Amino acid sequence: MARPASSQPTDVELQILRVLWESGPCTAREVHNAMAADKQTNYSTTVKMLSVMFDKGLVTRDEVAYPMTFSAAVSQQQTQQTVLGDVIRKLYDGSAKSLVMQVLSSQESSAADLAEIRRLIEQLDAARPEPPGDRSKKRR
Amino acid sequence: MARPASSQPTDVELQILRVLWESGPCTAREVHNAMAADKQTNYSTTVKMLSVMFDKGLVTRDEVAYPMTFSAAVSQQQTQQTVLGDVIRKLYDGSAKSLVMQVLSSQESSAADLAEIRRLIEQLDAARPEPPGDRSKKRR
DNA sequence: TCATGGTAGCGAAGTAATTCGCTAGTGCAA
DNA sequence: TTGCACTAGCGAATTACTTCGCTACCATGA
Repeated sequence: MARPASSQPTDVELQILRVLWESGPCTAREVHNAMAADKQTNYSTTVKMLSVMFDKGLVTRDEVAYPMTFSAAVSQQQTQQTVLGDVIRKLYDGSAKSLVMQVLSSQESSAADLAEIRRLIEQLDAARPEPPGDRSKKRR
Repeated sequence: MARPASSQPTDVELQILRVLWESGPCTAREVHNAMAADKQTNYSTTVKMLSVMFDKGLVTRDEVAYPMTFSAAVSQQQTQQTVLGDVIRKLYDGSAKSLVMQVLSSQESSAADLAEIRRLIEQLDAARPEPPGDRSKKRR
């Protein structure tokens, strides 16, 4: 009768990870100060969260240094990937395409952004290596 | 010393919403059966969740019908939008472009998908009302 | 040395989310 | 009418998450 632990970092954890991703190894104090702008919690809370995240394997510690420094144990890209994959599965029925189309339609992007995305697509198209078992009958 | 309520539907809530989005108005029993495949929880749990969601305003009830039927009070698109907006803000520094580029690069999309996306971009490009020299396009 | 100020750790408190058991109510069939 | 099966509701139990107070520890300057 309970709740399973979230497979993804929580909001507060994400906030801390963002600091570490951006700034690299930080002391608890530095992390706390970096978040002070958006969040007004006690320093103890930051320390505790870092401890919890260490137990979860989300951050590593350099215990030799004094004060101790913390680093992200998960990469930003990896985290983005898993979180987004989750969203796609849970809200877009597993279709990355649906998600992309909706983002492009709703969040208006600048012409430069669209051009860049278009370039990427062309690049992917060009690099497409004709997968085996491809149902679509394509002449090469 | 607590946690603020999540602004987004939780996983379980999302699961229920998906059933309602797909099937339209449902009795608690129908919702429960629809989820039985992925989830093995007691019928009571489903009823309780529907009650909680009703209190939160996530679903509406037709109390005249017997058994009562439930409908989603939030649209799928709206929910996708807010959840994704959250992800973009929290993980992509507010840049929808970054997100799109990463999805396209990582989740491999089929050639057909890419083509469709490309068509959409061209369409958006064409409809664009000429913003001269507008480089900054930061979403909030 | 030792007083001071910051750092690390621990456990308690409090909210949210999820699960279920139990009770009461409802409608149908015998 | 009565019994049966199902529906609706409630509150308790349990876990996760977040916050903070208190204590002990460390390093440095006086």
